[in-house]
Amino acid sequence: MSDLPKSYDPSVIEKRWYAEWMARGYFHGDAAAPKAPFSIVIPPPNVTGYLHMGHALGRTIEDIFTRWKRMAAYNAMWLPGTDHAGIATQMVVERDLKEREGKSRHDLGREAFTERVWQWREKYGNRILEQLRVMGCSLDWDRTRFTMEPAYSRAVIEVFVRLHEEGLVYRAKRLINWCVSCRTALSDLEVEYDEGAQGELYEFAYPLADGSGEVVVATTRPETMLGDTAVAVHPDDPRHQSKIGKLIKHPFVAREFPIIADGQLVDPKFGTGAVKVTPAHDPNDFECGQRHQLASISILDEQGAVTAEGGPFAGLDRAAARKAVKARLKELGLERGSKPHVHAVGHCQRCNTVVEPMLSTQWFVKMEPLAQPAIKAVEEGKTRFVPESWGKTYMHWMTNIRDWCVSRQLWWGHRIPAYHCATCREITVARDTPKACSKCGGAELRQDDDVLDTWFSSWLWPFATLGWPDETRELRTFYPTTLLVTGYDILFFWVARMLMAGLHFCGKVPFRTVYLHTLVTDEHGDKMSKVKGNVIDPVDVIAQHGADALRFALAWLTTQAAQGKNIKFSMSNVEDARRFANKIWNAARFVLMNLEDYDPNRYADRTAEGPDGAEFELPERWILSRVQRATEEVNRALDEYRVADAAQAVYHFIWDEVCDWCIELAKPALSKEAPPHKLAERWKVQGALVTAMETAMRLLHPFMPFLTEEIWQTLPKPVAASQSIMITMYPIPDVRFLDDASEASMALVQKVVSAIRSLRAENNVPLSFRSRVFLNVADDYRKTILDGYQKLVSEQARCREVAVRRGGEPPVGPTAVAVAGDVEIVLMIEGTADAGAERTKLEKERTKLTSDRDFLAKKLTNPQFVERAPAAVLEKDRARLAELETALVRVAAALGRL
RNA sequence: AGGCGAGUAGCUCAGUGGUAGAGCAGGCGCCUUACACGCGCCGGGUCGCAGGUUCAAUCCCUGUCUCGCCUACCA
Repeated sequence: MSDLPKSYDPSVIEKRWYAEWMARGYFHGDAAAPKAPFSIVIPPPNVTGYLHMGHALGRTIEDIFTRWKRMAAYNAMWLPGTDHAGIATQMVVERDLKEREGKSRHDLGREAFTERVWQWREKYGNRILEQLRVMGCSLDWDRTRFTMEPAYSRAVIEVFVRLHEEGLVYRAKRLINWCVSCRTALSDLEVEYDEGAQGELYEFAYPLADGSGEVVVATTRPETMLGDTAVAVHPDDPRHQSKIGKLIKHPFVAREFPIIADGQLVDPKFGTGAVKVTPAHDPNDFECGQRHQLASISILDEQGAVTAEGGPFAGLDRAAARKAVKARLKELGLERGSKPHVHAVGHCQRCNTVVEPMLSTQWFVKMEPLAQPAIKAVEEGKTRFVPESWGKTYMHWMTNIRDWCVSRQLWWGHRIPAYHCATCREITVARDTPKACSKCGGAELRQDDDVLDTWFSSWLWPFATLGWPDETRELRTFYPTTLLVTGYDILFFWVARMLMAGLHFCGKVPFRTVYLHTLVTDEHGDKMSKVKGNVIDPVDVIAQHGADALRFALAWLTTQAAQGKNIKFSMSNVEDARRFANKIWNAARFVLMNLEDYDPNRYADRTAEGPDGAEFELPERWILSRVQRATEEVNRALDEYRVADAAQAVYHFIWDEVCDWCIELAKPALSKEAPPHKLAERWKVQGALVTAMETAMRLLHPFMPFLTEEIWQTLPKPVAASQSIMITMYPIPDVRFLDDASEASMALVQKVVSAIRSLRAENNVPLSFRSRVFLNVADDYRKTILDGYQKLVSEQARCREVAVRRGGEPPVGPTAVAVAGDVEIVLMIEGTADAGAERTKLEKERTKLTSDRDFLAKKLTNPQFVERAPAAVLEKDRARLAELETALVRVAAALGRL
């Protein structure tokens, strides 16, 4: 055992254990198990995806909770899978096709191209799942799902058809967002606005048809004037009132259109107070057009080129058209100036092309009826958000929800189950390809070319993955899922929609708790991007420092962050975690090196009824009590989704208590030079040490699964122990081992030891010099405690002798003095003490003590405080005041002696 | 424009109605036989600013400044 290497090397261990866990089937959640379920569905990564820090964070959190609950005897099931990611995947494969063969998808045709995407997916689509294995994620791989697999597709079609039957899916000609590069419609959410883009507000004049003058309008998109069908002014605007009802003659195309009054569209304070109205290319203008029965003229085609409606500009790309229109207006003397104008321009989320509002026939989902129950469910607390504040954001969006454009003009995705009749143009929506038109009986039917928005399949994920629409055992056992963990960036895209779908199709919320984590940025708060070159690749991190280090670093940083704040991640976080792993490794080495003659069964027998059976010394009673505190703290933190607090609690328990004190306190008893009577008692020290370590490993396992398994396996355990730490019980506090008195005594010992070390350091007393120390105490209680533990103090503070006394003559010779609480510590030092330094220090301390004392004294003589403050606070302050008084006397005395 | 949120140690962040904590960084000293990926010690904060409530405010309220995010709009 003692031949473990001096440093921890994760590389070998991690691979070995993951394979072992898989082989033993530990990750599988049995739908028939008679245990309380705990289920999570993974946010399915895109098949094009590779692991990035955001995934690493989310999956670490999920694995922490899954492993924790699994150990806590829940029927834990964490479902993996991938998303077909319509546009993203199609783009990747198109690019690949272009690079390899110089072909476009149109060269291949729909069927061959789709086949190509499937091949690509077979080859690369599981890459990210492999990476999750490297991270140690305890996913139930038998349940891996894919949003385009037949069973899942069936659910998607079912949902579309049902919504259609319910009148919640409709087809309509609406103004939608169109990406001329992806050549598809987009939902509102898929349009990103880059705020504050510097643009131009261009003004030009429309001549009135009767020659009586002109009206000047302003626009940021001059080319859209080709589709103008009105100019609107405010009805109360005196500048324009006389023009209302007059006609404008379009300068380029043979068309006249009216000047209308519209108080909704026009803000008289903006620009010239006259607005050009282009119903086919602007959402507000579209609505205005509806109000006034204006014609809608589409002047751009699906590629962004001007249509025949654009007259002389037909065929020009929209950018060229803008230039040409401006040039022509100038020629005609209609240009009226331009000024810089900051406004937001919508871009395609996938390709960053400027999105055009276009009039187009698309499929929509009516959202308001779906949103109502989902709003109610959150109001009633059926699903709660962590951090809570996200609930408000959710509510805001849900109460202002707009219909969802779900059709996409792509090839990769679920084809819409709508069939167009060639004879009567009726559309039949059906689960299976219909034989004949539902209206005229015509047999010539053509399926709609469009596919569904990727999110139209994702929003079914929590139940479609469990077998819906069939009423499966999986669904009964694991739905609603317990927890959903995802980034806040897809709150609307995914979380809100899942709530709506879950309630609508299953009648229950899809998850009880939504944990929204932050985004991970680089250490300066900048988004990681390949272009900037600041990407930290989790796979590299794991290769360098191990998955445990990465996971622990992320867990450490995972506070319930406020909105708008990110996790600033740097390699130094991982290095810190790695040092922690190494520390644990070495603590384990120490324990294992000192287990001669140790019998875990004997220890288990003697402590089966609690600590009394073993007659422990203070360090053992103390650490076994601290084990319970740590256990309590970690469980509570996890219960409350405080991941960082949980990680930090284990960290401090292991490092500060087990390593810094427990092991140090154990050393004398374990020493080869220990006297024979001590040797007989050694099993208690070993037992407490092993217990502390073993419990610590279980507490830490959800965070650092590999290291804890490796160490746990080597620790001695009673014969009936499990095969793996993964399937042992998560620690729960054992109140029989709680020992307030021992914790208080140990706290005093620690305080005194620290004070002595401090004195030694300040006076440069070398480690080799064994000092004599006098501890002057105020009461018999303290004296009794310290008398009992003076041996511990002298061992830990490296003293020759520790004498505890109440008063008595000051020792002869040079001393250094400190006060720890109300214990005065007098350290005999060799040579001369630095009296000046000592005086300065003591005086500083006196100043601090005095100010504290005065503050408290004043407070305690304030009648209003004494009258109104709670008794507990009063009592605490009085005790503190007494302590300060004693300490002051000690310091004053020490100063007097100098 | 509306909403959400943040301003606490050099940095990154916790935190509580009773005069503040962690990790890292910094300084000093140590190879004290588990660990130098380590050990011991030390320094460092009028808790953004101004008012208010309270016996008591870093914490609650109001205002204000700065920063971040979200939604909508921007002819």
